[in-house]
Formats: sequence, C-alpha cells, structure tokens
Amino acid sequence: MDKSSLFHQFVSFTATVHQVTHDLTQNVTIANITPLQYKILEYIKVSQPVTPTEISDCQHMSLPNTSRELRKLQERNLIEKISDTEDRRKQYIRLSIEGNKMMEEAFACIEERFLQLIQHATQDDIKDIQQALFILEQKVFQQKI
Amino acid sequence: MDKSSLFHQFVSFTATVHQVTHDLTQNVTIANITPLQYKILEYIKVSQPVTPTEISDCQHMSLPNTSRELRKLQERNLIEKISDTEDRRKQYIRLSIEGNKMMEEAFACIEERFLQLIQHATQDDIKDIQQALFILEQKVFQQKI
DNA sequence: TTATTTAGTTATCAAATGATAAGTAATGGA
DNA sequence: TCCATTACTTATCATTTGATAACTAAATAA
Repeated sequence: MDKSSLFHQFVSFTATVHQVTHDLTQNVTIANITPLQYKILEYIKVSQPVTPTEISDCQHMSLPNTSRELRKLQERNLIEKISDTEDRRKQYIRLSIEGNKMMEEAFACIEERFLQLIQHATQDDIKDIQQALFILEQKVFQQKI
Repeated sequence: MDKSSLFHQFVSFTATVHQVTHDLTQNVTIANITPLQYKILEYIKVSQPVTPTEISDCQHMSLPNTSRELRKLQERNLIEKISDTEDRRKQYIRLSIEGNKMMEEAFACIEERFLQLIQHATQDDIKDIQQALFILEQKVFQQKI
C-alpha cells in the first residue's frame, strides 16, 4: 500500500466531509447571522471563555475584523465581554443566555440531522465508527506539520 | 454506547478536519485566484467535464454567479468551454492545459504536506487509516438524509 | 521613569460573494 | 405552430469579508 494512493482517498474523503457538514449545518441559523458570525459563535460555544485574540487566531481573521464582528454580536446580545481582572487589556468572551439558547437550538438541529444519517447503524456499526474516528484523529489529524 | 455521545465525537472530528484541510490548502494558490475560484477549479479538476449547472449545484451558488466566475476563469485561460453537439444549450467545462498544470501543482503541494502529516506512520498504521476512511465513508458520509 | 510590547478598537477602503431581474437561444411538449 | 421549459448570460446592486492605518490603554522591560 503506497502513501500516494492514500492521499487520493484522503482528498476524496475530506471533500465528502465538507459536503456533509455543509448539508448538516444548512439553514440552522434562523437568526440573521452571517456565516462568519455563526462560525465565531460555534467556536465560542465549544471553547468559552475565549479571548478576541484566540478567536482571531483560530478563525484566521485579523484582530480588527474580529473586533468588528464581536461588536455586532454584542449589539445583538448574543455574547458578553468580561474584562480580565489580572490583565485589564484582556477580555473574555462568552455566550449570553440568548446566544447560548440559539446555539443549543442550532446544535440540536444538527444533531437531529446527524442521527438521521446513522439511523440504520447497528450497535456494532457505532463501535466501528467510533473506532474509525479515533484512529483518524490520532494517526492523521492530530499530527503537526 | 449511545448515539448522542457519538455526535459530539463527530462534531469535534469534523472541526479538526476543517482545520487540517485549511492548513493543507493554505497558500497553495500562488496565482491570483480567489478562494471560490480555487474551489471551482478543484471541482472541475476531479469531475471534468462538468456543466455550469453541475458546478452551480455542487458549489451551492446561483447560475448567474457561476457564469460570472467561469467567465473570469476563461479570460485567464484556466478553463475551456465546449458546447454540446447534441443539446446546444449545454456546455462542458474542462481545465485548459494551463489550468490543469496549475491544479497539478496545487495538488502536488497539498500531497507533499499530507505526506509530512503521515511521515511517521508505519505500514500497519496506513492500513488502519485506509480502513477507517473506508468505514466512515460507507457508514456515515455516504448516507442520504 | 521611559520605551516597547501587547490587547483590543475605530475607521476606511477594496475585493469577493450573494441575490435578483431581464435577456438569449435551444429544446420539447401540446 | 405556439408555448413552456431549460441552460446559460449579462447587468446591477447589496452584503460580507479582508486589509490596513491610526488609535487607546495596559503591561512589561530597560
């Protein structure tokens, strides 16, 4: 087995992953949120509390643009900014009650669609899928370049 | 094992996939190509010949916008349009020599980075990865909603 | 203390992308 | 033949996103 043909399998796989995640997340954002804002909220949801700099790094956007989007999200009461007591330059961002509710609903919707995707999976299938996810995470995706 | 905790593992996994593919494809597009144009070329590369309608459907963009981007790509001699002899409304899009060369280089660059990612994988690891990709494709990603 | 660095903001501009209306030309059905 | 549909184009406008300069305030190093 050569690594080059594994590459082709990998490319095809990632294309499918992107396709499926697009389908799963399509139209979950009922509120008037831009795709970028959704991605930011999603990141805050799973990593809160986070600083603007962290968002900037992880979402590959400049700090000024991050600041702008966070301001819009705060104006819509979806997030809260809490300044660090130690270092008063720093801020911690977390979802507001409203923002959290919105993201919970979004995730519930995605989960529902995901469960449809694996509705025919047996208990053994589930175990296989879990194992496969684990192997890929460990042997491919958590490697550093 | 319940399906709900599998969902969380899945979400985390897809986030990692997006992260890694972003890193792999970063800065591969030396030519002055927008991200959208790159994605279109990538799709043409692996699926050619394709019609504008197919591109429109698969890339989730309107036909007018597809037409606009294809015009730009043709102006830069990266693609060719061939009209169908049967149905003269239809067109087939394929990469030009130049466009193909560009995409070959892009893929080579991505492959190089991918190989770095799995440089420490043994022959057994490769087999495991292959098997994991196969299982996920089959049991999760190829399911229809 | 003073200078430098860090964290974030505000403002502004340009480019990319999305949405929509109106059009052409070919096809296919009634 | 006439009408509806399909495939695609052109034009235009709005929105989103990216890039950059100039700024404030706090922390840290010299």
